[in-house]
Amino acid sequence: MSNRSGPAFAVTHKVRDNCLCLHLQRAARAVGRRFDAALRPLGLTNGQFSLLMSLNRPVAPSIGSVAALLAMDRTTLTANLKPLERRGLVEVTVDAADKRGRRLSLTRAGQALLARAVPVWKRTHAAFERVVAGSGADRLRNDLRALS
Amino acid sequence: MSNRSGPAFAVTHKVRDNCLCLHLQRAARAVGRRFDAALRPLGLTNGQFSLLMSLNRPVAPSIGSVAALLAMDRTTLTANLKPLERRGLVEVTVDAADKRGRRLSLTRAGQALLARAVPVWKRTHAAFERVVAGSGADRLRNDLRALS
DNA sequence: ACCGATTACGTTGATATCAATATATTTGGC
DNA sequence: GCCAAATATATTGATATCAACGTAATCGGT
Repeated sequence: MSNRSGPAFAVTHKVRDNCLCLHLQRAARAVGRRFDAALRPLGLTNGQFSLLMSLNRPVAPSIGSVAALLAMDRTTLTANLKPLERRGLVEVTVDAADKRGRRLSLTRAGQALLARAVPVWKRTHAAFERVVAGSGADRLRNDLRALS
Repeated sequence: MSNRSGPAFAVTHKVRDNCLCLHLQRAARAVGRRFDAALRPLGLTNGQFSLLMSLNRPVAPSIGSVAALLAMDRTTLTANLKPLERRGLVEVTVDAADKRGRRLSLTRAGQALLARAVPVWKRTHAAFERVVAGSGADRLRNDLRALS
């Protein structure tokens, strides 16, 4: 006799097939890996690309606002900035008007690298758009935004 | 004069609004955090819950097959097993028929903890199902599966 | 039975992620 | 102006993630 104390296998199948969290993590990993591979010649990961892109704006944003934009913990963003700072792609300066705050900006090198990454993004992204074209990429984006 | 060398701001907006990779990472982080918070009383993360759930089956699977199921790097799974092994929730044994392989199985403690986590999952998951109810959770799952 | 190719996995190093905690600064009530 | 509360960020510790590299076992052709 088996003497099991776990949930019934039927419950497990239900969870595995329906869990939105698992489906999200799986897709995020898989898509992230593909972008990582495409961006590797530039020495960027998908997360670094998104972060640099979110800093490409006329007014240098704060850490908290970028963290909220990326739906990421503030302390994660602080950590993610470190390698980009070391490579001279990003600059972190104290906000003159509020010395608690930091202002995040791209260096010229960061801007140049980001510009080189854009065509890579376009090619890679187009492939994924095609994958969900039948169901509607806009609806998918709306769902993902609603979950964030 | 600004002397910028980065992509035009219009390009950045286009990428930020449309990038499926970014949308996926954002949603995966946000939803993962919510599940982590719900499962915290049990000492589990969303990833550990999904991993334990994928091991709840009659025949102990190999590392490679579970990694493929979770769309996760094989070496990541090896790392993720470590804390669960230390806590006595999972057992890793050498496959007798092929000594390269490993067989992953839940201990009784792992089964019991997983059973306690199921109602937590049900409550938390129901909330997210409602978020995407209008657009259709099944279609979302299908899209996410297609991207994996 | 031998040996090269393949398969399954482990290890290392770098980055990513978040909770808990700590520090510095600003704000608001008095 | 003073001080408690709120705000913005940094640090630490644990886990998560993957590429690159390395090792052991199996398989297949001869």
